[in-house]
Amino acid sequence: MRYSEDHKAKTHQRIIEEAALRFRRDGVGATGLQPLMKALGLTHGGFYAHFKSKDDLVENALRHAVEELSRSTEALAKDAEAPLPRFIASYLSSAHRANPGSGCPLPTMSAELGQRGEASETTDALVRDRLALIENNLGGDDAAEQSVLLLSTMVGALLLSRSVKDPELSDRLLKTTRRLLIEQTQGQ
Amino acid sequence: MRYSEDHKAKTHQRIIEEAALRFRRDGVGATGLQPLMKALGLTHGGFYAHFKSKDDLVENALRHAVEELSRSTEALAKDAEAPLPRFIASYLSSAHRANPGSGCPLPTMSAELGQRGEASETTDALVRDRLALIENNLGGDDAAEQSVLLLSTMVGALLLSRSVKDPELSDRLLKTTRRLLIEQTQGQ
DNA sequence: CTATTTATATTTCGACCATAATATGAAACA
DNA sequence: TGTTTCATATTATGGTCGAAATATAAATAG
Repeated sequence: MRYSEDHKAKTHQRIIEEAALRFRRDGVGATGLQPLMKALGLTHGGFYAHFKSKDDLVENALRHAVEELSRSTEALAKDAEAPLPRFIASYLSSAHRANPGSGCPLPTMSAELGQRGEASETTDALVRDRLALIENNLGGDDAAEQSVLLLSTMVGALLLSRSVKDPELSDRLLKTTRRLLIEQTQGQ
Repeated sequence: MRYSEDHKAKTHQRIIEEAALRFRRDGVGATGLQPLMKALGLTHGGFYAHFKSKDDLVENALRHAVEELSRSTEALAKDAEAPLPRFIASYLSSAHRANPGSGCPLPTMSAELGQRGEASETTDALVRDRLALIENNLGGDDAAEQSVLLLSTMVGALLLSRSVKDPELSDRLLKTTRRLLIEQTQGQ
């Protein structure tokens, strides 16, 4: 059967987007292809017309998430008054904590990808991209070093705040880190 | 020949220790019970004589890892000259990066445990324990806040350094963070 | 008796494939 | 020219496969 010209491309993209959401929210291993396709109103059989394997999808979904994230922050970096504090506030926001599926892949996926041994270059690209973003908006001659510190802190704080059970502890992790980091980078 | 009195208890403990290793190294979901038991020279059927479910084992293994970690660092906190820099150096060492199976569960397991919805109190206990350890060895009236920042940074840096593919980038993440944090806490 | 093994039940996973379905472009027809 | 039919290329269906997962229960060895 022949469908509209871009039908397959659209389906392809829908799979990627749903996967990018689920991989970040639930984890790669915990995301089955069958439920994934079903969620899109499709059956599992057609999956391999779009991707040659699950790993192939993982790579595509991760890349999609990275591009999505890059776009959303580059606007912020150009327009905002104090880009860095705004970036920090956004990264360490309750909204970001509550919505891993649409957020940064690093706290949710990087451990698993590393363990799987399928650590692709895409993770490296994301890390480098985030480091560059921070460094470019950071003053001082030690900007490169400070950016490493800053990124590590943000990723760690978000990860921990999502992992603990007690909401009070979670808030403490998130908000304390946010406040201290923003104070550190005031005006930048 | 009867089984020795504590035979079952010893097997029980061996399962926990092997699980604590594998859960941290490979992830909880990626660790099958069958391979786990086989690695101990046992068959998988007997597993349920020791634990009522895999989740039960996860809880036990995590608790074991936490206690193990607590013991190894409380010695350091008492004896060492400058406990905090030593703790940081150890946490952000190449050895710790290379051996997730015997290290801190937070960078390897916390994301997955959070995603599984089985975030037990044990994760909270570990976080609180690490925070207390740092805070007790940290001067200043903002020790509580600084400890949150410090722990987040260490967890994030170790996670990222394990997740990237490029060894040079990995080293940069690990060593830069280590140096800066140690400088910050010199003499404490 | 107790601890473990062996055997089995039940799902679910990724992966593959033959087949069905159908929109589009071309051809045939009025 | 305008309409209808047909052939083709493309996409999704749904079943199935082997492997591996968690979990039980019966049999066996210590």
